[in-house]
Amino acid sequence: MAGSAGLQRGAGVSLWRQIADRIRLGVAADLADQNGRLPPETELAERFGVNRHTVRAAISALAHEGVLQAAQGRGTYVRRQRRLVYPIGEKTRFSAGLEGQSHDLRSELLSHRREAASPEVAEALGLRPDEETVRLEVLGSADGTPVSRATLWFSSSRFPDIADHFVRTGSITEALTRSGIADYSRASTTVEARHADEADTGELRLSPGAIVLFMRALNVDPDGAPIQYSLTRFAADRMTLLIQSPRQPGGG
Amino acid sequence: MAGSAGLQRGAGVSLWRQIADRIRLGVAADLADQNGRLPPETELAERFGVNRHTVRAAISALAHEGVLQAAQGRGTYVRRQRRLVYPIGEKTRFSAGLEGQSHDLRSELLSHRREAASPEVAEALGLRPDEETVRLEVLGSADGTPVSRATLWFSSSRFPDIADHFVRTGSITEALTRSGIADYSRASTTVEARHADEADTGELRLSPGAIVLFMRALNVDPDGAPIQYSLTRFAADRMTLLIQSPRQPGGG
DNA sequence: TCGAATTTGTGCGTATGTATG
DNA sequence: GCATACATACGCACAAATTCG
Repeated sequence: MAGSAGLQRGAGVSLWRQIADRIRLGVAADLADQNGRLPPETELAERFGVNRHTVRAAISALAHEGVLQAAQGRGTYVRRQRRLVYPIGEKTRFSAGLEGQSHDLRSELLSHRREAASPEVAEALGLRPDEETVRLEVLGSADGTPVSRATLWFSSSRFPDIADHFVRTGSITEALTRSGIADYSRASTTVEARHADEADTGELRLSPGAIVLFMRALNVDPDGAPIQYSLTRFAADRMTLLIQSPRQPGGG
Repeated sequence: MAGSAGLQRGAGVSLWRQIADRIRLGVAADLADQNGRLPPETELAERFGVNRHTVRAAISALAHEGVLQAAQGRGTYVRRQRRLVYPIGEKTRFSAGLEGQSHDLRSELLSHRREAASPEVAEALGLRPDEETVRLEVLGSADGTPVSRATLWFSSSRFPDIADHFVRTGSITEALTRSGIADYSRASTTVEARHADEADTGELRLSPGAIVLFMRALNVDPDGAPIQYSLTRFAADRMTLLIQSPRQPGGG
C-alpha cells in the first residue's frame, strides 16, 4: 500500500510541491509526534511512494516557508505556528476581532485614490454608475507576517476624508467614527477561495499555487444605508474564518 | 511591459498551470469579450510573457476541466458556468439551501460506519472520549458534477438508525426528523481553504493543486444540545459561501 | 468560388527542470 | 554528487478550419 499515495505526475504540479502541500496539512494532524518531530525522510519517502530526494525538496520548501526546521542528526521539526481566527458576524470589525491573538497587529495603508465606481461597487454601495468613490488598499500583518490584503470602497461625497482618518488612527472603525458613523453592522458576506494572483504573491509573500480566501463584505449604517464595500484576500494557511451565530456563544 | 506577469519558474508549479489558474480567474472578469471569446493564443502568450505552446497547454487543461472550448479557426470560448451559492446561517440545511440553483441536486451516501469518537469529535458533540459515533460520508452533486464531500458524526446511542434514514430519504434534515429531531440550528461554523488531498482529487474530480473550502460545523437541537458535527470539503471553483446575517436580507 | 487574413492544431529540435537510483 | 529518464518550455515552421471581402 506504499503506492503513489494519490500523487499525480505530469499534472503541472511537481511531486515535491504536492508533497509539501500534504505535509503542511498533516502538520496540524497526525504527521508529527508529541515533540513536533516529523518521521524520518526515508519513511516519508516510502509513505508517499517517491524518492528521498523528492521528499527533501518538499521539506526544503517548507523550511523556507518557515513551517519546518531540519536539524542534521536530530530530525525535522514543526515550528510553532498558530492560525489566526477572523470572526465574521453582524458586528464584525476589521481589527478588533483579531485582538489578543497576536502581540503585534498592524493595518497599513498601502495606497488610496479616488475613482469612478465600477458596476459591482456602484450596485453594492447604492451609487449611480461612475459616481466617485474613495478606494483604500490596506495590508494587515500579525507579528510581521502579512495575513490579509483588503480593498475598501466608500462614497467619496459622504466620506471625503476617510483615508486621512485611517492613516491617523490605523483603524477603519475609528476612521468611520470621525466621519460621523457611530455604529455600523455587516449586511452581507460571501467567501470564496482562489489561487493567489500576482499582487497576492507579492504583498502577502506567497508562492505560486498558494491559496487566498476571498471575502466580499458590505457594511451598512444603523439605517441600513451602505457605507463600505470591501474585498479582502486572506493568506489561507494563516487564517480561519469563524462565522458567528447571533445567539449561540460561537463556541468551538 | 509584456514581461513575466508575475509568473515564477522553478517554484514547483509549471507555467502552464499558473497560467491556467490566472485564466480561470480572469474568465469571470475582463478576459473574455461580450461573446465569451478569449483573446487569441498569440496575444495571451505575449501578455503572459511565454511561448504559445505554454498558453496552449493551459487552455488544453481548462478545456479538459470544462471551463473553455477551443474551435479551430474561430477562437477559444468560455463555456457557461455558474457558481453555486451555499448559504450559511442559523437555519442552514444541507441541501435545502442549494435548491433551485440546479436541475439535478443529489446527496449520495458513500459509506457509513460506527467508530469511537476522536478527541475533536467528542468535544464537539459533548461525548465521553471514545464513545461510539455513527460516521457518514456524503457526496453532493449538481447536474452530475460533484461539488461537496462531507463527513458527518452523530452520537451512536441517540441516532442509531441515522444512516438508514438518510439512505431512504436522501436528506439529513429528513433523517433527523425520523430520529425525533423536529428542528435544529447551526451553533458554530468555521471556514478554511486547503489544497485538495488524495480523497478530494478522487471524489470531487479535481486536479492536484486544486482548492477545497473546508467547513467545520456543529448543529444543535432546540435545547442547545449538540446533535451533529461535520467536516465539509467544497470544490472551491464551483462554490461561493454566503454568510447570512440574522436580520438583514442577506442581499447580493 | 477565389483568395487573404486570422486563429487553432501539429511536428521537431533543443535547453532546463523534475524525479529516480 | 552523478548519471539517466521524463516533463516542461522555447522557437520556428507549417497545416487545417473559419471568416470576410
